[in-house]
Amino acid sequence: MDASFYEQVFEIVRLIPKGRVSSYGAIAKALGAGGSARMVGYAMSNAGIAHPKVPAHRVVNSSGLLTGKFHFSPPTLMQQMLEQEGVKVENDKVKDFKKICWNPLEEL
DNA sequence: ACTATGACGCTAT
DNA sequence: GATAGCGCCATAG
Repeated sequence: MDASFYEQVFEIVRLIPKGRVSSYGAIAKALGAGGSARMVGYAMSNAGIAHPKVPAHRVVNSSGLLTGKFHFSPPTLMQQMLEQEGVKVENDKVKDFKKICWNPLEEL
Protein backbone atom coordinates (compact mmCIF):
# COMPACT_ATOMS: atom_id res chain seq x y z
CA MET A 1 0.00 0.00 0.00
CA ASP A 2 1.14 3.49 -0.63
CA ALA A 3 -0.14 4.28 2.82
CA SER A 4 -0.30 7.80 1.49
CA PHE A 5 -2.51 10.24 3.28
CA TYR A 6 -4.75 10.24 0.23
CA GLU A 7 -5.39 6.52 0.28
CA GLN A 8 -6.20 6.60 3.95
CA VAL A 9 -8.69 9.36 3.29
CA PHE A 10 -10.17 7.43 0.38
CA GLU A 11 -10.65 4.39 2.58
CA ILE A 12 -12.53 6.33 5.20
CA VAL A 13 -14.67 8.08 2.61
CA ARG A 14 -15.48 4.78 0.95
CA LEU A 15 -16.68 3.51 4.31
CA ILE A 16 -19.25 6.26 4.63
CA PRO A 17 -22.67 4.57 4.66
CA LYS A 18 -25.21 5.59 2.05
CA GLY A 19 -27.53 8.33 3.15
CA ARG A 20 -24.89 9.66 5.55
CA VAL A 21 -22.29 12.36 5.22
CA SER A 22 -19.01 13.15 6.92
CA SER A 23 -16.88 16.20 7.50
CA TYR A 24 -13.28 16.83 6.52
CA GLY A 25 -12.28 17.49 10.10
CA ALA A 26 -13.86 14.27 11.34
CA ILE A 27 -12.05 12.23 8.72
CA ALA A 28 -8.77 13.95 9.43
CA LYS A 29 -9.17 13.20 13.09
CA ALA A 30 -10.00 9.58 12.34
CA LEU A 31 -6.70 9.36 10.51
CA GLY A 32 -4.92 10.79 13.47
CA ALA A 33 -4.27 14.08 11.74
CA GLY A 34 -6.87 16.17 13.49
CA GLY A 35 -5.52 19.48 12.19
CA SER A 36 -5.01 18.36 8.62
CA ALA A 37 -8.58 18.76 7.48
CA ARG A 38 -7.22 20.63 4.47
CA MET A 39 -5.29 17.55 3.47
CA VAL A 40 -8.52 15.59 3.40
CA GLY A 41 -10.04 18.02 0.97
CA TYR A 42 -6.83 18.13 -1.00
CA ALA A 43 -6.91 14.35 -1.21
CA MET A 44 -10.46 14.57 -2.52
CA SER A 45 -9.08 16.33 -5.55
CA ASN A 46 -7.39 13.05 -6.33
CA ALA A 47 -10.63 11.22 -5.60
CA GLY A 48 -11.71 12.01 -9.15
CA ILE A 49 -8.91 9.81 -10.47
CA ALA A 50 -8.93 7.36 -7.59
CA HIS A 51 -10.24 3.82 -7.96
CA PRO A 52 -12.45 2.34 -6.86
CA LYS A 53 -14.69 5.33 -6.97
CA VAL A 54 -14.72 7.53 -3.91
CA PRO A 55 -18.07 8.99 -2.78
CA ALA A 56 -16.56 12.43 -2.34
CA HIS A 57 -20.03 13.89 -2.58
CA ARG A 58 -20.65 12.49 0.89
CA VAL A 59 -17.90 14.61 2.33
CA VAL A 60 -18.74 18.15 3.33
CA ASN A 61 -17.22 20.74 5.64
CA SER A 62 -17.96 21.09 9.32
CA SER A 63 -20.99 23.23 8.51
CA GLY A 64 -22.44 20.63 6.18
CA LEU A 65 -21.86 23.01 3.30
CA LEU A 66 -21.07 21.51 -0.10
CA THR A 67 -17.81 23.43 -0.38
CA GLY A 68 -16.33 21.15 -3.00
CA LYS A 69 -19.32 20.98 -5.27
CA PHE A 70 -17.50 23.12 -7.80
CA HIS A 71 -14.97 20.36 -8.22
CA PHE A 72 -17.60 18.10 -9.71
CA SER A 73 -18.88 18.23 -13.24
CA PRO A 74 -21.37 19.60 -13.32
CA PRO A 75 -21.18 21.29 -9.92
CA THR A 76 -24.78 20.33 -9.34
CA LEU A 77 -23.88 16.65 -9.44
CA MET A 78 -22.83 16.62 -5.81
CA GLN A 79 -26.15 17.88 -4.55
CA GLN A 80 -28.07 15.56 -6.83
CA MET A 81 -26.06 12.56 -5.70
CA LEU A 82 -26.78 13.36 -2.07
CA GLU A 83 -30.47 13.84 -2.69
CA GLN A 84 -30.42 10.64 -4.66
CA GLU A 85 -29.16 8.82 -1.58
CA GLY A 86 -31.78 10.36 0.64
CA VAL A 87 -29.69 13.27 1.91
CA LYS A 88 -31.65 16.47 1.74
CA VAL A 89 -29.68 19.43 0.49
CA GLU A 90 -30.83 23.02 0.61
CA ASN A 91 -28.93 26.07 -0.58
CA ASP A 92 -25.78 23.99 -1.18
CA LYS A 93 -25.97 22.81 2.41
CA VAL A 94 -26.83 19.42 3.90
CA LYS A 95 -30.06 19.53 5.79
CA ASP A 96 -30.06 17.90 9.25
CA PHE A 97 -26.33 17.56 8.82
CA LYS A 98 -25.91 17.02 12.54
CA LYS A 99 -28.26 14.08 12.38
CA ILE A 100 -26.72 12.34 9.42
CA CYS A 101 -23.12 13.26 10.09
CA TRP A 102 -21.09 10.05 10.20
CA ASN A 103 -18.35 9.83 12.78
CA PRO A 104 -15.65 7.32 11.73
CA LEU A 105 -14.30 7.26 15.26
CA GLU A 106 -17.65 6.24 16.69
CA GLU A 107 -18.93 3.95 13.97
CA LEU A 108 -15.60 2.22 13.65
C1' DA B 1 15.61 22.02 2.42
C1' DC B 2 12.29 25.84 1.14
C1' DT B 3 8.20 27.89 -0.77
C1' DA B 4 3.60 27.74 -2.41
C1' DT B 5 -0.78 25.71 -2.38
C1' DG B 6 -5.28 23.91 -0.76
C1' DA B 7 -12.83 20.43 -1.63
C1' DC B 8 -10.83 23.17 6.08
C1' DG B 9 -11.78 24.97 11.04
C1' DC B 10 -12.12 28.32 14.29
C1' DT B 11 -12.24 32.91 16.26
C1' DA B 12 -12.62 37.78 15.84
C1' DT B 13 -14.71 41.87 13.96
C1' DG C 1 -25.09 36.61 8.88
C1' DA C 2 -20.99 37.90 6.19
C1' DT C 3 -16.06 38.81 5.80
C1' DA C 4 -11.26 38.51 7.17
C1' DG C 5 -7.39 36.63 9.25
C1' DC C 6 -4.64 32.91 11.32
C1' DG C 7 -3.40 28.10 12.12
C1' DC C 8 -2.69 23.48 10.78
C1' DC C 9 -0.23 20.01 8.01
C1' DA C 10 0.77 16.84 3.75
C1' DT C 11 1.96 17.11 -1.27
C1' DA C 12 4.09 19.10 -5.35
C1' DG C 13 7.47 21.79 -7.67
